[in-house]
This record gives sequence, C-alpha cells and structure tokens, in this order.
Amino acid sequence: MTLQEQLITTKKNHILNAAARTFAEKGYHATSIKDVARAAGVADGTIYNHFQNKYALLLGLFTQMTGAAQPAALPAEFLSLDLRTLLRAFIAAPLHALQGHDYELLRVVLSEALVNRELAEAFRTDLLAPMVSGAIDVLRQRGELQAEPEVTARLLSSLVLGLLVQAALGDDTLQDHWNALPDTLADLLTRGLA
Amino acid sequence: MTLQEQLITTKKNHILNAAARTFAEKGYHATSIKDVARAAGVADGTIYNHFQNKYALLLGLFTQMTGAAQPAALPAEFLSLDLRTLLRAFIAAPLHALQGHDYELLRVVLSEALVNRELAEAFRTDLLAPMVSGAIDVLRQRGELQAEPEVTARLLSSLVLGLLVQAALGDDTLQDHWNALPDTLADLLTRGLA
Amino acid sequence: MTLQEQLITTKKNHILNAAARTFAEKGYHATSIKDVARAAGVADGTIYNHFQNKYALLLGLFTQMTGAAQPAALPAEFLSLDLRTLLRAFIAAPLHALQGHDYELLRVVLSEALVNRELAEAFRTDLLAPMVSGAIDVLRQRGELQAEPEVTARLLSSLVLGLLVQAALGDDTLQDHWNALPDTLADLLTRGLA
Amino acid sequence: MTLQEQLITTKKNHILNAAARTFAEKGYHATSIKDVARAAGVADGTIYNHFQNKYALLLGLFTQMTGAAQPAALPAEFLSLDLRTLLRAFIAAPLHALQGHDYELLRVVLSEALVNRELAEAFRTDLLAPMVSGAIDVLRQRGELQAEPEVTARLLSSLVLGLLVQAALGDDTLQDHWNALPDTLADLLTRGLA
DNA sequence: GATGAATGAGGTTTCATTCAT
DNA sequence: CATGAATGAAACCTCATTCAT
Repeated sequence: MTLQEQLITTKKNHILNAAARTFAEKGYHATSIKDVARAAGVADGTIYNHFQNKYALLLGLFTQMTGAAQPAALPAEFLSLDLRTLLRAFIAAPLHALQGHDYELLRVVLSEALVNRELAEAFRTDLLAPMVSGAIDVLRQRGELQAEPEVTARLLSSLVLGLLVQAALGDDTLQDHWNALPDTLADLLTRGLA
Repeated sequence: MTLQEQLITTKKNHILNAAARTFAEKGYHATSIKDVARAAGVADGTIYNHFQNKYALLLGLFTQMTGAAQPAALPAEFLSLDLRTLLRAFIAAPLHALQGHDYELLRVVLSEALVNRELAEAFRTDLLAPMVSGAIDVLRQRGELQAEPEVTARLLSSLVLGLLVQAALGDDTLQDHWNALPDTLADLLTRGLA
Repeated sequence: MTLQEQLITTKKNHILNAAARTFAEKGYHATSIKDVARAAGVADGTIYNHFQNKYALLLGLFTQMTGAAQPAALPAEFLSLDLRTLLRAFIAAPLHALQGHDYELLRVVLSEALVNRELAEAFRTDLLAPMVSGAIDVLRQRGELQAEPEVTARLLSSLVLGLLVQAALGDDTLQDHWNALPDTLADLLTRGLA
Repeated sequence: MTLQEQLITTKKNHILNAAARTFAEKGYHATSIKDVARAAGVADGTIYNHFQNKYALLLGLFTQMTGAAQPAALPAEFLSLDLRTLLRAFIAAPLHALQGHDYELLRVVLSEALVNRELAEAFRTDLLAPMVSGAIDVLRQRGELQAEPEVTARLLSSLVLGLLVQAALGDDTLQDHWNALPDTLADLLTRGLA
C-alpha cells in the first residue's frame, strides 16, 4: 500500500505543480480548472479526486509554500553572533527561500489573501507570525536597547514583505540587487542612515 | 455645458464610489456589475454608459487612489530640515493618506496588480515610483553618505509598502501603533538598532 | 408599468408552460434547463431571470396546478342536496380538473413529492388537505352516521388520489371509463357492494 | 458451485439492500453509486460486477418488492367466505405487506414509475394487475350484483393504492389508523355510507 | 471477482455585456 | 442617457461508467 499511497501523493503533487504554473501565469481567477487539468495532462474530473474544489488547490499551494518558506528557528549557535550578522541572516532567509517557483506563488497567494479573510489569516499565522517571532528572537540579543520589540519586529518583517511585494510587482532595480540586499539592509539597520 | 459635464462627472464619481465600497467589501472578482449597480442605485446598463467595462472601474479606482496618495514633491522649505524630520514626513505621508477608504482600495488594487501585468506596471509607475523619487530626494540631503541611493530609496519605499500590506492583512499590533510608526521608524532608520 | 409587468408575467408563464411540457414528457430529472429553454425559445440564462433555479420551476408548476385543482368550498346551495349527489360532485371535481395538461403535471409533481419532503408537505397541504376538508363537509351532511369523519374523509380522498395515480400509470380501462367514474363511485359508496 | 452461487446471490442481495436503504433515504436520483457502494461496504466498481447499471438496481428493488407484495391467489377455502371478510382480507394484504422496509421502496419505485414508461408498465403488470384480478375474484363471489367487475375492481385497487400513496406522502392520521383501515373499509364498502 | 482512480460528458448556474425601449 | 431583460459563453462541479491492477 505504501506504493499506492506514494503514487497518489505523487499525482497530487503533480496536479499541484500544474496549478502552480497556471495560477502563476494567469492568476487564480483567470485560471480555469480546465487550464489546470490540461497543464497536468489529466481530465478535469481527476482534479476533483484529489482536491475538494478549486479553492483547495490554492490552499494546497499555500501550504506547500509555507513549508518551503519556514525558516526553522534560529539554530542555537547563531545566538552568539553579533547583531548585524543575525539581521543579515534573518533577512536573507526569506529572500532566498521565496525565489523562483515559490516567488510566483507568493504573488498568487498574497493576491488572494488581500481579499479573502480566511486566507489572510492563514497568511498572517503561517508566514508572517513566524517571521515576526524570528525577528523578536534577533532583537532579544539586544533586548535591553529595544523599547517595544513587538513593534520593531513587525517593522523588520514588513520590510522583508515589502521587498518581496515590490519585487513581485516587477521592480527591476530590486531584482538586480537582490543578492546584495541582505548586506545592504543589515548595514543600514545596524548603523542607521546618519 | 459645464453644468452638463459636471453632472456627468458627478454621476461617474457616484458609480466609482459604489464600486469602491463593493470591491472593498468582497473583492474585485467576487463583485458583480449588478452589485455595483445596486450599490449606486442605478441600472446595470447605466454603468456601461460611463465605463467601458468592469475592469475600467478598477482602473478608475486606481487613478482616484493615486490622486489621493500622491505626496506632492517635497516643498522647498522642507529641504532645509534635518534627516530625521524629513524621514518622518516621508513615512507619515502615505501612512496617513492610505487610511480608511483608500486603505481598502489599496487591498483591492494591489490584489489585482499582483496578478495583472498592466495594473502592476501602473502601480509601479504611479504609486511606487513617486515614492521612490521622494525617498531619493530625502537621501540626497545626505547624499554624500549613500553609496546607492536608488537601492536605499527602494528599501525605504518597500518598508512603507510592507507596512501597508501587513496592516491590510489584518495585523492588529501594527494598526494599534499606526500613528506612532513614523516616529519609531524615523528613529530606527536614523540611528540604527545598535 | 402595467404593460411592462404584464409582459413579464406573460414571459414567466411562457417559460413555465415550456417547463410543463418538457417535464411532462421526460420527467423532472431527465429534463435539462437547456431543454426547457429550447422549448420556450429563449436562452438558458433567461430562465434564471424569472426563476431562481430549476427547482423553482417545479414549485411554480405545482402552484399553478393547485390553483387549477382548487375546488372552491362547496357552494351553500349544495349543502341541501342528498348524499349521493354530493359525493358525485366531490369526486367529479378533481377528476375533471386534473385532466389533460394538469394531468401530466400531477405525474411530474407527485413523482418528486414522493421523494422530497418539502414538496410532499406542500402536496399534502395544498392539494390533499383541501380535498379532505371537502370530504368532511360532505360527510357532515350525514355526520350522525359517521364515527370518524377524519378517517372516512381520508378514505374518500385516497380513493380519488388512487384513481389519478393508477390512471397516470397508464391504466387504459380506467381512462376509458373516466367520465362514468363519478356516478359509479357515488353509487358504490352510497349503497355499498352488498 | 451451489455454494459459489449462493455467495454471489448473497452479495447481490447485500448490495440491493444497501441500495434500498440509500434510495429510500434520498431518492433514486439524489443517490449516487458511490453512496450505495459505501452503504454496502464495497467499491464502486463492484456494483457493476453484479448489476449492469444504476437503473438495474432500481429494477432489482422493484422485483424484490413485487415478490414481497404478491398476494398469492386467494386460497380455495377463502372462496366460501362472505363478502365483507373477503374484502377485508383483500385490503389488509397489501397494507400489511407494504410496511416498513418495502413501504419506503414503494415511494422510490412509484416516484420513478410515474415518469418512466417502462417502469410504469412493470408497475401495472406486476403490482396493480394482480391486485385487480384479486379484486375481480372477490367480486365474482357476488358477481351477479356487479355490472362491470373490471371497473369496480379497479376502484378497489385504486383505493388501496391511494391509501399507500397518501400515507407515503406523510399523512399522519392515516398512519395512526393504519391497522384499523381494513375493517373500516370493509364495512364502508359492504354497507355503503347511507 | 474486487478495487477505486480516471474519465469526460453533461448539468446547473453566473455574469459581463448588449440593445430595444 | 437610463433601463433591465435577454443573451450565451464559460465556469465549476458531479457522477455513471470503465478498466488496469
């Protein structure tokens, strides 16, 4: 039965990948089930053997995405590092994780989350909240200096989110400097503009 | 005829406001022309006397929004202010402009822009680009210190965009501290975390 | 506006008649909205401008049918007649009312009522209950003789219902003697078989 | 092989019973093969190893039902009884036979028969016709009194059918007096209302 | 014989858009 | 210009049936 189950999981992922491609290209609403089915090389009905409805495809993509983006809690050895290095790592992780494939997914999922309360909450809970707590961990290193870590942490996560969104909107300058951003930002945030 | 034209413009705005309300509540795709017509108290067909199609309503809202959000170029007298004050003003402007009504619109428009190339470009050109040049203006005050103002400016605008998005997704902590954010951020950015 | 409203009512009835024909021919489930639309000479979507969904067509037919079948309460002058004449009138009314067009409808509606609780209740309330009270009225004429008019009245209405059903199932003998049935039955019920 | 065949027959009946339960609950059309399969604890495909298609399940139920309802021809000794007793027996038989399980089936099968010519004919031939000839047998006892036994017999069978239908539609009064009906009816029919 | 994933025709319903009034 | 009924393409989804395992 393990073989059977693996086959099924495989097919489910196959469909999910097809959905990812088509959603990324045309957006969730402009993509029909027929589009996804064609992209996956299966019949329309087959999709409903694996997902309850079209929306479940989107949720499936979201879940897959959170898995990829999940920055495991900071490893213990990091905690001894200096603030700048920590910041750099904190920023670099999502910028790297959400590249290529998952990057397109972010566009699709965020697009819907902005307009769908249920998905918005999932987005906050599964993507933003971990990022915020990661930021809080970082700030604790220098906790004595921070009046309101809850707020400051959100500023950091907003910064990362904003970068992703602005890049998703097609800002070429950002994309060109993508790999240098963690360093630039870590400097800026550590030392300030002045 | 000026009266005539005013009447027409008035009705156009009336419909646009109805669209704003309904789109904000249910999102662009989940809203039907009938919904907008009912909210505006007109017949379905009337909308097509003023707008070419449903998408034109969204574009109209976007245009209206950019008008509201447009931070007129920094007045000359500002240029003599110190960096922190400038930063504070730069950040406060969009956070204030995009509140209440326009705040809901941002959700709707951004949602679609993330998935629609044409709208994405308009979003970049009409909303983000002015913000970025505003940021460049600010940074020029201390230009000698900045290696790449183009990039740094984008970091600033991403920060603001990220705040708006995270708040749009329902982050209560941010919303609770909304009015204090410009100050907190100006401090952080000027002096750094260290 | 009266003209407008009349036109709409006309079209609604036009569609309802088309539904009656197609449902009668193939049954409710085997008939598609497309079938009804074609029979009415309108587009599929037009049907939904007049009826909320397919089931509403069936309910509409039922309502139309109850209107036709409703035997106005026995006129006062009848109450002085003898039992046999009353019985004859009681039986003849539905056998006549449910002929031709409405006869087909009975098949369709009853078919669904047997399997749909909501429709079953409507059937009982709007068709059978009036028939039963009519029968009770008749029996009251000789009330002193009847131990349980509630039950006896139901026997009479069951008799009529049974005739309609058996005829609907295609019993030719019954159909051939249809017009003579009220007399035969009135005799039988009055005098008994013995 | 007899064991084999018994196993097969057993499974066939097992599926048929599952079909009876599910059809009775939701009606023929609202029940899917998957529903039946789940109720029987088998796979969808298994059903097609025993029945040609979904309709064959309904026919199978009908056949099973006619078997149960079949009132074996009146035993010879009955023929010497008086008319009232005969009538009582004639009426009591189907009212008893079609109770509980089979009672639900009548609803389902009749529902479809009203709308399906083939099933209607089977219904007439296998259920109504025997009832009518049974009634003719009864009437022959007093044949000299009856002008048209063919018609009168149909009146009797219609009466029984009507009772079953009205009860199937949920008439509580009838159901409450169910066991007393044969007596009440035999009296009524023998002596008349007068 | 049993399984259940795959199939795809077909169903119901929505809705942006048109156009006669 | 306003109206809103009509349109019909297209969407999502169901489900009877098949067939490789």
